Amino acid sequence: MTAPIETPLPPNVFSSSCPTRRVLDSVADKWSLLVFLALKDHELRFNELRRRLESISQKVLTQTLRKMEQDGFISRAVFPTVPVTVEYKLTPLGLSLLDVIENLSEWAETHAHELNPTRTSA
Amino acid sequence: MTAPIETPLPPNVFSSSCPTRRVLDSVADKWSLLVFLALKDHELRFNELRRRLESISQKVLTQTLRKMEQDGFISRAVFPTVPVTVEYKLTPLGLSLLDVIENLSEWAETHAHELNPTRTSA
DNA sequence: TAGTCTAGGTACCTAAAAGTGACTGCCCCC
DNA sequence: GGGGGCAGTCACTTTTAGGTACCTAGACTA
Repeated sequence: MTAPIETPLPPNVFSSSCPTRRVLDSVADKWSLLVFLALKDHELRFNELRRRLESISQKVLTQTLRKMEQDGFISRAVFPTVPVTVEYKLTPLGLSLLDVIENLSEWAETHAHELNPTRTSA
Repeated sequence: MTAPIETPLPPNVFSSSCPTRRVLDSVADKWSLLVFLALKDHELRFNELRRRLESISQKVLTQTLRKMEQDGFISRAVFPTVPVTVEYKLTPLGLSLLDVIENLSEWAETHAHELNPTRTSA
């Protein structure tokens, strides 16, 4: 046990303004990932999203969409139709992030059998 | 506004046992990412980790390490030395996940300027 | 002999996230 | 003329993560 090699961590990884931190926070809440996947191929209206996400509440869906909009991952378009129509779709930035997410998904599927299933029992 | 294309979401993405979900949950808490980075190049003992993560409390570090160990991302080795020595290091699975994480980090750094900075004020 | 190091465990507290249920105003359809 | 879909808002409660502080126990050390 010699003196450990104390390679310094990049100091900014501790900060909430670290981009990686920010992106993880954006994606890793309970619903954002689902919204990304739901909007993958086409835009959807609020209640369409709600139906596809099944058990999400209106409030939380609204919050999630607002946050993703602020982050620049989705865009919100209001059409002055009969009852107003609001369409959500992924922005180029969102689509680009989706690529990375799908990378991670792929990794997760590939290694699913190596992930310890006992975690659910903890 | 024609009938929306209701491509079904993979039903398992809703479940907490969905691998992607699991991996995100593992990585996206406040400290796991830091532990991954700290263990990137070499193993570390408990208190070494604690010092490198600066502001983490013992309890939370213990929790984080236990979780990561259960997930199979790190291994824990106890040496019967003077005061007992416990070394943590990334497993091959953890190293492989670290690759994916660094992918995401790279994306985050590249697009940092596109991430809306107003989020912090929200 | 008091203090420090090792690696944690435990009880309690707080703040934020998430969920619940009711409500709005507008319009269409039956 | 009432019920339902549209896109939310508001007030409230529950759940969870994270943090604080204090505890163990053995060995070293000043």
